[in-house]
Amino acid sequence: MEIGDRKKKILTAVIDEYIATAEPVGSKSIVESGVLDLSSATIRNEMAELTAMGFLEQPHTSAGRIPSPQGYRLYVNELMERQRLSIDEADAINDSLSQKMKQLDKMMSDVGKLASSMTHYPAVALAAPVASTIKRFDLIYVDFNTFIAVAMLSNDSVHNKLIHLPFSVDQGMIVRLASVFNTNFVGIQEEKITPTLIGSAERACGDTMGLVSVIAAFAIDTLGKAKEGQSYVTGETHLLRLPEFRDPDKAREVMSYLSDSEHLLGLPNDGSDDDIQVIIGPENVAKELKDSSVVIARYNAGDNMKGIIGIVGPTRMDYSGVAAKLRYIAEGLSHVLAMPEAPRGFEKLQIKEMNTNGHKEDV
Amino acid sequence: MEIGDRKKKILTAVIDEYIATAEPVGSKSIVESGVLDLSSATIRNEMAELTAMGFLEQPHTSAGRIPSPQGYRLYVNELMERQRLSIDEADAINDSLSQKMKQLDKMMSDVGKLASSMTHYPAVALAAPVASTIKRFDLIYVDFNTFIAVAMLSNDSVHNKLIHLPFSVDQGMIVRLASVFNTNFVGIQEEKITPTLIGSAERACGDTMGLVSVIAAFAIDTLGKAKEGQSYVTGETHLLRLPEFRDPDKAREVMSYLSDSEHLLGLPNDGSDDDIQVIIGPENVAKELKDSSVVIARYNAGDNMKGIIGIVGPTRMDYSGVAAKLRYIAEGLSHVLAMPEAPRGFEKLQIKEMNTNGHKEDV
DNA sequence: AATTAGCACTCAGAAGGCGAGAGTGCCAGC
DNA sequence: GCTGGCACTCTCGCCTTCTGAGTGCTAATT
Repeated sequence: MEIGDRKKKILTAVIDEYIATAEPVGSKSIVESGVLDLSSATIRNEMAELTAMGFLEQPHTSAGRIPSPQGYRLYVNELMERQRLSIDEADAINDSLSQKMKQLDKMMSDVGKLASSMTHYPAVALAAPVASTIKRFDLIYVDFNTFIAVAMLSNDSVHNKLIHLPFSVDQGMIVRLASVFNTNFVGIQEEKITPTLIGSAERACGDTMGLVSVIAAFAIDTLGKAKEGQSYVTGETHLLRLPEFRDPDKAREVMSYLSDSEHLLGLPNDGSDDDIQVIIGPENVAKELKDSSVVIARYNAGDNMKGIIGIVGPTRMDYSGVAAKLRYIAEGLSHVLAMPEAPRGFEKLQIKEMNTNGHKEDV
Repeated sequence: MEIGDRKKKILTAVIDEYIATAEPVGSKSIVESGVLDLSSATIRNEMAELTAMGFLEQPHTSAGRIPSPQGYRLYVNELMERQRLSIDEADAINDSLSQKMKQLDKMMSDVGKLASSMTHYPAVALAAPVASTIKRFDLIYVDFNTFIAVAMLSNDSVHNKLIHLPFSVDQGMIVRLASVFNTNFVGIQEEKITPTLIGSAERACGDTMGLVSVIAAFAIDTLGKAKEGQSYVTGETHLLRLPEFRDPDKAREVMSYLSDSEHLLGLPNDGSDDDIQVIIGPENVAKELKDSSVVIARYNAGDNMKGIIGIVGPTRMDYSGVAAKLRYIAEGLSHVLAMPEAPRGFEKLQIKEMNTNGHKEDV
C-alpha cells in the first residue's frame, strides 16, 4: 500500500501535535497548523484513509485521531527530522561529560542522570556483561595475618580485596601464592576454577590452610562481578508527570519493571551498533512496556565494554529530540572513554584535571 | 493534660484500625473491635475529647476520626506494642543477611532491598560519611608505562587505580615513589594534600614528570570518595500502591525528594544510636515529607562506618511492624559485620562460603 | 476528479440534582 | 456515668442532562 506525500505530511502533523499535547488531534488543528493549504474536509478524508491503513487510531467516533504504533514507526523511520541540539543543550552535555568520570559504576549512573535530566524521561544505563579472565595477580603483604589481593582483568579493570586470616602467614608464603596464581589462574574463565585446580594449586605452594581457596574465591567473585552486567535506572519520577501515567497502577507497572535489573539486563543486547534504536509500544517484548517506547543508544566504554543508554517513555514520545540527545551523549562518551592513543582513557583525564589545578605535566 | 487509660485504649484502637484500612474510623467500628465493653455513644464522647486534645482529627463533620501526628507520636512512644516477627519473617531476614555480603556498596543496596521488600515501603540505605586517612600505599609495576596504585584507608577499605602513562618509568622509580608516599602521605587528611606537599614529594623522589601529582590525585580522589556518604533508595514504587499516594503529584514529590541523594545525606545523623527512631509527618524538617513518616535504624558497618537504614511511608504507617523489622535487620547487620574477634568480618564470611562449597577450611 | 461547504450525528465529559448511608452531637432516661 | 435514641450533617455514588468537539457523508464548486 502506497502512502502519498500529502498523507505523510498529515501524519507528521498529527504526530507532532499529539506529542505536544497528548490530546487526540482533529482535522481542524491540522488546518490551523498551516502545513497544508487544504480545507478541514479534505484533511478529514485523508485522515479517514490513514486510519483505514492503520497509521492512525480513533479513541471513539467523535474524537480526533491519535497515532497508532505503526504510525509512530513510519514517523521514526522516514518522517521525523533529525533534530539538532541547541547550543545550550550541547553545552550542558559537554560539561557533564568532561567532568570527572571517576569509576565505571559511578560513571554509569552519572550518564543515566544526564540522559534523564536532558530528556525528562526515565533513563536506563546498562553495561553489557563481558566475559573476562584474569590478567595478573598480586598479593600485598600487610600484616602477619593480613594481605591484599589484587587482580587485574583482561579488560584492564583492577579489583582488590583485603583478606584477613584467623592465623598467620609469612611473607614467603604470600610470594609463593602469588606466583602460583600467576601461573595457574591467569587467562582462564571463571568456570575453569574448579576444586581440582585449587587442589593442585594448594599442593604447588604447600598450602594446607585453605589460603588458595580464599584467594580463588576472590578470583571467582571478581570474575563473576565483571561478567554480570550492571544497570542503573534514574529519573523514574519523570513518568508521573506524564498524562499517560496519571494512573498510579500503570506507572507502578512500568517503574517496578524498570527497577528490577534482572529484566533490563536481558533485553537489548542485539541491534545495530552505531545508531539509535527505537522500540515502539507493542514492539517491546516485555508486556509491561506494551504501552511505552524505548530509545536506545550504544557506546563503547573502552576495553571490551559496551555501554547502553536507554530512555523509556510513553509511545507519545519526543522521538526526534530524545534520539538527538542520546546520539550526542553516546558519541561524546565513546569519544571520551575510548581515546585512540591511550585506550585506558581514565588516567588521561586525571592528568588533565591535575593540570588545571596548576601542577606541571607534559602529556 | 492527663490522658486516661480508657482514652489510650480508644486512641490505640483508632490508630490500629486506621493503619489497616486508611479510612476514617467511626465509633461503631471501635465497639465492634471489642477492645472495650462500652456503647458507641460513650466512645463518641471520648473521641470528641481526644479530638479536642489534639490526638485525633476529623476530615469533616460526619466522618469518623483519623489520628493526628500528635496522636501517632503518643502511639509510637507509649501505646504500640513491640511486635515480634513471625518465624517466616525472621528466617527471610536471616537468609538474606547470611548471603554473600560482597562489597559495601553492593551490601548497602541489598540491605535496602531487603528492608523494602519486608516492609513494602521504600527504603533508604545510608552510609554515614567518614573522614579517613590513608594507612598504606602500594604501587604495583605492570608495564613500562603502567602501574597500579593501591591505597588502604584508615577504615581498612582498599582502593586501587590503574595508572597509564604517556611515557615510561622504570621499576626503581616506582619503588621510590611508593616509599615517598608511605612517608609523606600516610595518616594525613585529604585537605593536607597540598601543592606544597606534592612539590616536596616530587623533589624527594626526583620526579619531574608529574608522577607524584597523578598519584596524589588518586589519593585525593580515594579519600574524597570515602568521605562522601553514600545512599541507595529502593522500592519507591511501593508508594504508588498506597491510597495516600494515589495522586501522582504527591507521589512524585516524595519520590523526587528521595531520589536526590543530596537531601538524604544531610538529614539523620544525630539521634540515639541503638534504637529505632521515628519521625512523624510534620516533625520532618523537609517539607516534602510533611505528610510522610520515616523510621530509622542504625547499625555499625564495621571499621568506623555507621550505616543507617530508613523506611519512608505515609503517616499512617505500620510503625510497630516496620520498627520490629528494621530493628531485627539492624541488629543482624551489626552482628554480621562487626564480629568481635575478626573485625574485618567479610573474609570470615567468604571462608564460610567456601566451606559450604565443599572446600576444606579450618577457621 | 478533486476539493470544499454544509449538516446531521455521535459520544465523552462536565454540571447539576438526588438519595443513601455513615457518622456525629446532644439530650433524656437509666 | 453510661446508654439508647434522634435529628442533623456531609460525602459519595448514581443518574440525567447538556454541551461541544469532531466526525462522516452529500451536494455543490472548481
